[in-house]
Amino acid sequence: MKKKREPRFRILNASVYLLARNSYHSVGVREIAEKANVNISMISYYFGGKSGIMRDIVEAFYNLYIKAVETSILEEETGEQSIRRLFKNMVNMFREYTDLCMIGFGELPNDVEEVKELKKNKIKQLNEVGNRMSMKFDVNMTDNPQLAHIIGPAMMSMLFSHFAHKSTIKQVYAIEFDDQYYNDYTEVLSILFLEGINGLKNYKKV
Amino acid sequence: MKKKREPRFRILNASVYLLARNSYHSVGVREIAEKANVNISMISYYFGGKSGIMRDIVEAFYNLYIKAVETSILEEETGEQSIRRLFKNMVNMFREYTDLCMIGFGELPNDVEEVKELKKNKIKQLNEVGNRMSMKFDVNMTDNPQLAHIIGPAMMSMLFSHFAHKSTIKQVYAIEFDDQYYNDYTEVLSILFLEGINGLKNYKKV
Amino acid sequence: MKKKREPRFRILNASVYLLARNSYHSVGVREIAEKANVNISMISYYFGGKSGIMRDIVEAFYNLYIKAVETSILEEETGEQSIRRLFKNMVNMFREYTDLCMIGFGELPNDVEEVKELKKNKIKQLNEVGNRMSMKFDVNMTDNPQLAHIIGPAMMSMLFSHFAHKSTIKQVYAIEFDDQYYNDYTEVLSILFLEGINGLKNYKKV
Amino acid sequence: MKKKREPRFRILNASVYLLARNSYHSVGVREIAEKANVNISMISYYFGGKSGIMRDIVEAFYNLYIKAVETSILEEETGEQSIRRLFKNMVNMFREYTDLCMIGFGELPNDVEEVKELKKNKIKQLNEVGNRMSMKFDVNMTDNPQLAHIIGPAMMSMLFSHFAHKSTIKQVYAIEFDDQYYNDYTEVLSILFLEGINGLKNYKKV
DNA sequence: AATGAATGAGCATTCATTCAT
DNA sequence: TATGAATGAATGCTCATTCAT
Repeated sequence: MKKKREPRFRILNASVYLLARNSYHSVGVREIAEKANVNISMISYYFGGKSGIMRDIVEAFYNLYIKAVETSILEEETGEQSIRRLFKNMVNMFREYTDLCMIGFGELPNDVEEVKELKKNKIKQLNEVGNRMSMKFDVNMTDNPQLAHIIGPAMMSMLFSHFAHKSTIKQVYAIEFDDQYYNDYTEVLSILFLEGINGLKNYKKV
Repeated sequence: MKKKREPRFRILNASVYLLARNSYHSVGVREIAEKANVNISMISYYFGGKSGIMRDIVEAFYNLYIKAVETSILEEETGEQSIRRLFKNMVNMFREYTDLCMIGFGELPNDVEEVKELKKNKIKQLNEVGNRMSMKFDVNMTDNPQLAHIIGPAMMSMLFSHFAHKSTIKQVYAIEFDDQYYNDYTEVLSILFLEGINGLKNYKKV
Repeated sequence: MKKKREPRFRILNASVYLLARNSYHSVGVREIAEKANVNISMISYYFGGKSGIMRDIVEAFYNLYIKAVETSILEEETGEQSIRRLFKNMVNMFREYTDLCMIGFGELPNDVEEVKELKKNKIKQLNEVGNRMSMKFDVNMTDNPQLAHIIGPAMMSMLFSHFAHKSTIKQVYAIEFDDQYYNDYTEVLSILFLEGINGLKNYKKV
Repeated sequence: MKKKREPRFRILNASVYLLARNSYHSVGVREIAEKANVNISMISYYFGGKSGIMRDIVEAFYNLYIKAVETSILEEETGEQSIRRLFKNMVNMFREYTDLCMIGFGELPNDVEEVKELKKNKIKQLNEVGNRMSMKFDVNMTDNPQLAHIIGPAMMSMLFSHFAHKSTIKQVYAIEFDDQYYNDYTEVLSILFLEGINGLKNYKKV
């Protein structure tokens, strides 16, 4: 096992771990370099500076995110099927890349100046994919266009809420967060959301 | 006669504004002092240090939050009535104190060491009130105790999602966020959630 | 018992206590004010600033010091008698005003800019008195004028050394520092010094 | 090619110069850095903070001090020979490292919190060596154990007094402080002390 | 005579980054 | 590639002092 391979990778790994737990500005390059077992100046060398790490992380996060949504939509499937697949994909992504998602969902839009633009572009992409998903539902969005931007974020926030509060929840309840739990989790939220959406079918602006 | 509008108050105001848009560690005391039109040393004078500001903010946020939940529960009302009242209260709170809530919901649990303990205590309080609310519903929580800690955070995150993404949404859609909009918003999410919850009544762990 | 009497006095008292144990620049006006149970701004009010306290202290110290030397010299007495009286006076002064003397002997000559001049003047006065004392001895100072400025400081430093190291000594030895001890102390140093001086009578520069 | 004369060394040098003339808390890191021609942050880099400089200085001082005493004691020599050698060693040390000794002798025991412990330990070491020296004399220390801790500090203070008051003395007398002067100085104090000690041989507590 | 809020300069320290090697 | 010394700006905080009351 060589220690010396892939310092770039080690920096990213360490950064994801640290930035998931602390805000960008509270994590120093020294801390990252130390955790990554790498010389400080390697960060500038590989990423052109601290914000370069964030750029890579944000990019990676949104690529995953967009792909998770995109691969949920199959032409021939119903809205419910798509939503169920989406929820499954999202939960898998949250589980496998919890730290990365913590950063992606948690970071304030303007906190890292150098990444603002990238973030905006990625969100635009995401939006387009999201719209294709929403068209699967015959909820009356023509009369109520706002439903899209209410429901979309609501859904994602809902799905992620557990992971955001995981450490807190763990302190209160004594629960094993295993496959069984997350199957349950996915199922409960799927029902909650699909039944909810269903109730909105005939919604008319008051 | 100098302008005498309570520097302490001005510091808090400026801090809430700034901290809602940037993370704690990216906002400096100089920035706060400047925005508050106050001498830097007043921050230590009134708050004992930068973290003292955060302490007051976190305290204020949770007091509002807890009160909003508490006042939603009326003995004689049904679960649905309570939820509708809660959603109304929460949306009102989010609208009136958007910045404060951005901080309260957004701040990472460990980012400000000195406030961790306070946060934990407040969340404990909140949990107790939340439990009283959840008992209004005849969803089968005995067989599925996890429903409580899935649905609770999910609901709150859902409700707040709009405010978290408001600035982003505004850039995409051209919408007036007025009373009308938020009545709608509250109604849509109430339906979504209540219908969703309803669908879970007969949920059995797989 | 009125708390309010003599804030000026209380400030001085607190300052002497604190400045004997810590250097001028490490003791803050807040600390002094607190210990003196006095409002901070009283320090400027009564002393015109922090350095004003030092000025009073230095003045008081040298007045005591000079007087102690002056009153040791009696026309009709021999050198030995004068030295014995001087040692007694000095030890009494050190005992009664240990803190004040710690400041007076310990403070670096340039540490408090505003008091440098005063200090210099007082030392000049002291020197003159010292010279009158040294003339009582028939040590050959004509051939060896340097003896005066070697022996003078040596004597005083010797006398004070115990008080400077008192706290340290106390930690090592378990000794009661009472009247008996200081009678002894005075006697030992008197012998040491007088016998020593005696040995120098026939000293010739090599 | 920049000037590369070991910033660490330059910092120490500048610090010794400044701290010999002003108290620890009145000398700022900016002042030190400027005099050392070094960037401010180098102080933390090399010494871990301002107090780290003091730590090194105190350590260096006591090592010199202890060595000077230790090397004065030769098994086969008499007490007088040892004292004469000690005085010579001490005066040499004072001359060569006047600033360092000013700090070592002048600094209040508690002024730099972070160095208190180190100081205490070094003094303990010194004490042990000092005891070995004092055993060379047949002064009646059994009946008068206090003689040790009276005479020890008295001797050292006496020896150092000239250096402590050097700048003051220079203003009063017009003297060249050359080798000749210090040979004289050492001789005078050796006589003063040895004759003094001699007079104490038959001393009995009163 | 006394208060305590307010000031602005100064403190030691840490930051991300760059440089010569 | 990789190092670690070095930089200069920025950090949060504390200082002695002043001012209106």
